[in-house]
Amino acid sequence: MDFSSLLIKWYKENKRDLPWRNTTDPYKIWLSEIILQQTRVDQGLNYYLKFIENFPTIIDLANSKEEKVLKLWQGLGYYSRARNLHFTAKYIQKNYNGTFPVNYKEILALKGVGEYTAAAISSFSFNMSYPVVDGNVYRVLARFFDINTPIDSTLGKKEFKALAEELIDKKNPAEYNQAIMEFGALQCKPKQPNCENCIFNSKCLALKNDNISILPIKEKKTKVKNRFFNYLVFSDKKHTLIKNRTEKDIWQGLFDFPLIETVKPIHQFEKLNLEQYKILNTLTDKSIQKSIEYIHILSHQKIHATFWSIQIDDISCVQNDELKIIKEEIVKYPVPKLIENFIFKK
DNA sequence: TATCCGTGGCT
DNA sequence: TAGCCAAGGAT
Repeated sequence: MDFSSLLIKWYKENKRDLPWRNTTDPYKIWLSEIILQQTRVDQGLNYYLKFIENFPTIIDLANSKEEKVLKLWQGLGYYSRARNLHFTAKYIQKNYNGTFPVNYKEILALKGVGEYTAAAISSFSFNMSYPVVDGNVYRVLARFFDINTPIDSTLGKKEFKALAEELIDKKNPAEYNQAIMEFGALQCKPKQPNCENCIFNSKCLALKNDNISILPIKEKKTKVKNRFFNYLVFSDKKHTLIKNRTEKDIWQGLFDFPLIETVKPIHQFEKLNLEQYKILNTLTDKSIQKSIEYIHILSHQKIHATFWSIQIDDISCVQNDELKIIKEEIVKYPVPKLIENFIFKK
């Protein structure tokens, strides 16, 4: 048997039962693919179920408020996925009368949908022959063919895409695409792949040449930048102040507290530059409490966050463009994991 | 083209 | 344990 036949045979015997595999509804396929971008099945599964429950159809999603979509997305990360998801639902409602486009080029043109996701939707929903090339596919092909071209180089992307187009089973593209990704996720894993018991262990060139552990090759390493966040958690008896993050920065569209970012850690409250909160200095009855330092790791940033809790009589006197809310109602707003951790003292 | 954009699990 | 990496896409 050839590569794709063996793969599909393996898939039939080993595949997981996942909810988006029991449908060809392009809305559900699209939703699952957006959720699963750079995200493990275990992490995304419950979000998928929540979304389907809250938004059974693309029209339900289109008619929702973005804030509700972000709230349901809270904790999943890469929040532009949620914003683009909502935007695209509205776009399809308006331009396609709520019916998902069936043409590859039109699918690819949707916001938040790149080559991988367009191929996934086209094949899984419409059984069109477009090969998916995701992290799993790069790994499986790099190892089976012992290819050391960096997968994050222009040449590498071109090579692997061409190879994927040769290998896809044109009679059965949907199942082939599922199979190669599932094989990468369960069998040909990044660390400790199960080569001892593998359908390809007599044909895999990287195994033969002892290159399994170094493939696939990536050339770019992301460098992590340190940032120091000083959150001002104002509160009176009932209220606190929160802010919507509208800047081009992390967590766009989510809410957090008034923030003073510094280039190094601040240890004393007096050292903070409280320009827009000058009135604080005139208040005699304020109490200030400093939190521990929260370390929050993102893919490309290391956030050092200190929360300064400032208790005053009437919160309105320090309010500028912040949103004044009942303390307990902060749980209704979409917030980053860091803020959630602080609220629940994790 | 290189960089930005989250979170959590794994070794 | 510090780094790697996961069903990527936008700019």
